[in-house]
Amino acid sequence: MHYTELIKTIKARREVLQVTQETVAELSGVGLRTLKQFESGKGNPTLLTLHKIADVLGMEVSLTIKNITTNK
Amino acid sequence: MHYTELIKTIKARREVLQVTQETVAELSGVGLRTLKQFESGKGNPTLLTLHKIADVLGMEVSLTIKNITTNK
DNA sequence: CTGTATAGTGCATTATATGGCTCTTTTACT
DNA sequence: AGTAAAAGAGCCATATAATGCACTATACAG
Repeated sequence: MHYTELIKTIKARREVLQVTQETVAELSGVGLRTLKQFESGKGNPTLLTLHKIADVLGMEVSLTIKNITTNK
Repeated sequence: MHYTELIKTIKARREVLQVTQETVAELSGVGLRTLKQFESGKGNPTLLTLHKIADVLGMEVSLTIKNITTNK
């Protein structure tokens, strides 16, 4: 999953759940500024930050093995 | 995926591939110190750092929706 | 057009991740 | 046991993530 995809995923998920950045910030304990920065593609969040955000959105960060047979 | 699981996953993957931290550090461009810190559970890597590490191990960072029906 | 809610940005400060160097500890092999 | 490779840890300088505040931009309802 590319960086931009991660962002899109988060944004999309947030929109599906109909919650504002402000709400996510409050619920997750992540600063609103940080969340805004991340969603607007400006940031490089730490794993902890990403985790907190994903968490309140009912998502989780995971590591998966890339498909080798990726026929580019 | 919990933080400790992420670490375990990385370590396990690295061991399966039989590569040392040093090699991963060199190939990924991540500092050896940083990698050591992460694998020993001391760090809180940025998404970019995690991505670089996962990349050389043939893995990728992704966001997945938590299973709601998690019957705890 | 006007107000309101939500999202994005500039600036400054603080906290912390990164990474090199060196040393210690652990692991693995003969 | 002895040795070497690999992993972990302390010290420390630098880069940058996190955060608040204030302001701007955008979208939308009335």
